Amino acid sequence: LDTRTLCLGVLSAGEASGYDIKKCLEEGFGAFLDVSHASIYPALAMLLDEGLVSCTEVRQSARPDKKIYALTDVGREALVDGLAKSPGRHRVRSEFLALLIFAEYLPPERLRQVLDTRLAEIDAQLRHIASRERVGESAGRCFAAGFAEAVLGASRDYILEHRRSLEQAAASPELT
Amino acid sequence: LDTRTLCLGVLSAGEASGYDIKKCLEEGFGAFLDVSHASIYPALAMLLDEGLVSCTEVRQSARPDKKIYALTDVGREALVDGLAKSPGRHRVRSEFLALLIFAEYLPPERLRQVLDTRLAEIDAQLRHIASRERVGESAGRCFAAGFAEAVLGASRDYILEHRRSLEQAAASPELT
DNA sequence: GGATCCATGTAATTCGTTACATGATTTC
DNA sequence: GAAATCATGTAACGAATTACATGGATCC
Repeated sequence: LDTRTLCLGVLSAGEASGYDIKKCLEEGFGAFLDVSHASIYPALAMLLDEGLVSCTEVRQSARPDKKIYALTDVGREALVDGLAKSPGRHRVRSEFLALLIFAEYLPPERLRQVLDTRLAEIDAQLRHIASRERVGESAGRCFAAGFAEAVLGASRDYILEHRRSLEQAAASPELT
Repeated sequence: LDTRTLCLGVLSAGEASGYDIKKCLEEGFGAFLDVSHASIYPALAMLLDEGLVSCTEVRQSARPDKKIYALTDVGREALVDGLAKSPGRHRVRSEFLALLIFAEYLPPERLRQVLDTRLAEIDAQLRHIASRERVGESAGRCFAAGFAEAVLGASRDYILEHRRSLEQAAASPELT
């Protein structure tokens, strides 16, 4: 599932600007799909080129001008096609967990900071999800939001429950 | 946390070949750290070049020869250094979840297959973790293994509990 | 005055994966 | 007979991030 298909997917729920697409993904599913604007804008340009989306430029005073994109019929077909081809992999690269595996080599204060930072991120994402409107959302979006909540919640709970013993062990490495 | 530091980390627990390192990461923490052998071997060559690891070639009959790497003192310092510099990010790119967000555009059988595949992966990873020896493992490794168990378990439970309603909604898209 | 939000884009670089390449041994 | 395990490496390719670039409006 490349960035192009992801954009088509967001647009399938209604027209949006590149900026909107980024926000949508970030706030709704940021815990599982991280896309930077530097990949979205070129992707949209390509899609426009291929006729998979249409574009309307909107001039704004007191705000930068923007481009509103909308899915075309061909684009909708391409979305179905792109989804069909995706292997559906779930890949994670957690430097966070890697740091914890080697916690014994981290200064205690750094360990604390790593855990606190991660907890703050999790809470931010949970807040985003909780604040979203569920009314009128597709079954897929609800499922995904619930999934994110479940997984993030489990991470947070585990960290809160076990950080103490980890920090104690890390503070006295000679006892290992 | 690049592949090089990851190799140093694995070697901090004892000497190993490139093949061993791959297995160790895959079986122990495959759910959170996915590294292909194509990045491990060049990384080890670099580390050897820089004197961060030492290498002993072992000739085997009935098996391909192998190279056993061990951490040097300089290497251990580099590990601590590498860990200190890591931002500790936890990044996920889940095409699996993306597919589910757009489940309404997937054929029902494909949806079923995506869910089944993911469940099978989760179970395989849980089995790996459960079958590992915990005796003598560092606090960090135990914490990480427990974290993986908690998160994978939560994923599995959520999918099992909610797949039915998702599949029903996807089967009758006109009712959305 | 400084940070954040809005809004779009490009260029360079880093990084990793896929595929290529080989091959004996054991297990089903 | 087919598939998996052990074991190491290279090359080409693709994809994404980081940093560069700009700039008014609003909030604290």
